[in-house]
Amino acid sequence: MNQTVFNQRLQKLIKFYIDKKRLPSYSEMCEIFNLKSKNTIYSFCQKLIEKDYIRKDEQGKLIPSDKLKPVKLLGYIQAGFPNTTEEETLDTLSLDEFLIKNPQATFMLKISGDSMQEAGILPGDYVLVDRTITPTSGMIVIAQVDNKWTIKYFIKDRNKICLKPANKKYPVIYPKEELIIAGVVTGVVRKYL
Amino acid sequence: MNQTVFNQRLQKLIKFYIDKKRLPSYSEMCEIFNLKSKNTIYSFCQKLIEKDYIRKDEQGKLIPSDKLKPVKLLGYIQAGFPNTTEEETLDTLSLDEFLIKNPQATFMLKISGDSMQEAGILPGDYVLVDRTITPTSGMIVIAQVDNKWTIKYFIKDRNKICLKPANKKYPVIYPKEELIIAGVVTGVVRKYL
DNA sequence: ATGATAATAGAACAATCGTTCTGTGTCAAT
DNA sequence: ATTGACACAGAACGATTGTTCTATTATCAT
Repeated sequence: MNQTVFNQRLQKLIKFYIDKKRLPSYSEMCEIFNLKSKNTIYSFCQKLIEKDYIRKDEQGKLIPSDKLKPVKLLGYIQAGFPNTTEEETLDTLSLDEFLIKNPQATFMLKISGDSMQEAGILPGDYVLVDRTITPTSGMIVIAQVDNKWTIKYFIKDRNKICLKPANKKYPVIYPKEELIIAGVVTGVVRKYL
Repeated sequence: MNQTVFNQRLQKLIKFYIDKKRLPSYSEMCEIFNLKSKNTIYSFCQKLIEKDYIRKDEQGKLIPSDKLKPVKLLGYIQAGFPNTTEEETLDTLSLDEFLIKNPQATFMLKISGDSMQEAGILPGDYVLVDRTITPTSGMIVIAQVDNKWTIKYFIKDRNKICLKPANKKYPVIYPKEELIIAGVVTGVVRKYL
């Protein structure tokens, strides 16, 4: 099969998966690729499996493989941008899987204040909070102080605990009574457009 | 159907979808739920469709709906955390879809320098770059200056263009010759753990 | 205890699934 | 001109699909 044709069909397949969140059946691929024989689709899918774009699970059903993830990953910025011709070889990943280890225990919060500004967490940013992690010193946590929820550094020094903002405008908090930690911040997300 | 049983099965369904990136067939749900009748599965799926956890596309195939996305979205931090009992009613979203409008044209770059520190983009952060967007003044762009790729503010004032870092340590760049813009930064992602 | 309601079992159905087969046409290399 | 490799058409196969039916069991309020 021509390499160009192969890529065209791959792109159509990826588009279908992004739209529908599922892979098309062989018959559906016939329509998408304007073909009339499922045999052609079969060998096309074999090539996709060889190149690890898709995979068969234990039940023999087609599932997307790592290369079908939505985000193309470049290295550091110095490396520059690749030609469009090389793009096929890039690693790809899913931001969901990249940022979230425990989907069931992870929440996303929108930040309103500027108390974590020097840590690069700005008002309007979103933070990902994992409720199952026990905080260690230096982690950023969501904590309840005086019946109000805030985001602060969690500092533990010789069994003394304090909550430290990343902004000199705000004071360090030394909790008097019990300290309620809702979860640990595992990631930050900002959206510009 | 019992609400508890419903949620248990929903969680098993979500787990299956996270693992396999596809929804199980009715027979597979029989095994997952320890049932022997596809009829039970059928009515269970009807309820899932009613509550908009899953959906049927034009071909009548089951696809995950908005509520099956991996991240639970809370409001602002002041609102606090909900009880675990209310968690079902939370909005959910996918970070992939939230951050990326043009998957085919979006790349992720790792930031190494501190030239955008005051904009909340720290070394080690990842930025999402859309190559199809034409930059307007104030946007953050990936640009080539002196054969090196950098990330800067794109400032356009009375047809004069300059590249401005978000760090006083670095100078503003006034490009002499042609300015190559690789893309516009549409989002920032930081991972702590 | 009785009856109403819901959940499950089990069977059946056409439709579609992935797979495999043969056959036809095309193209390039020899 | 002949060959071989390849892409595609078309047909066939059993297996599985989603759906619908009736029958049985479990649950719960009265």
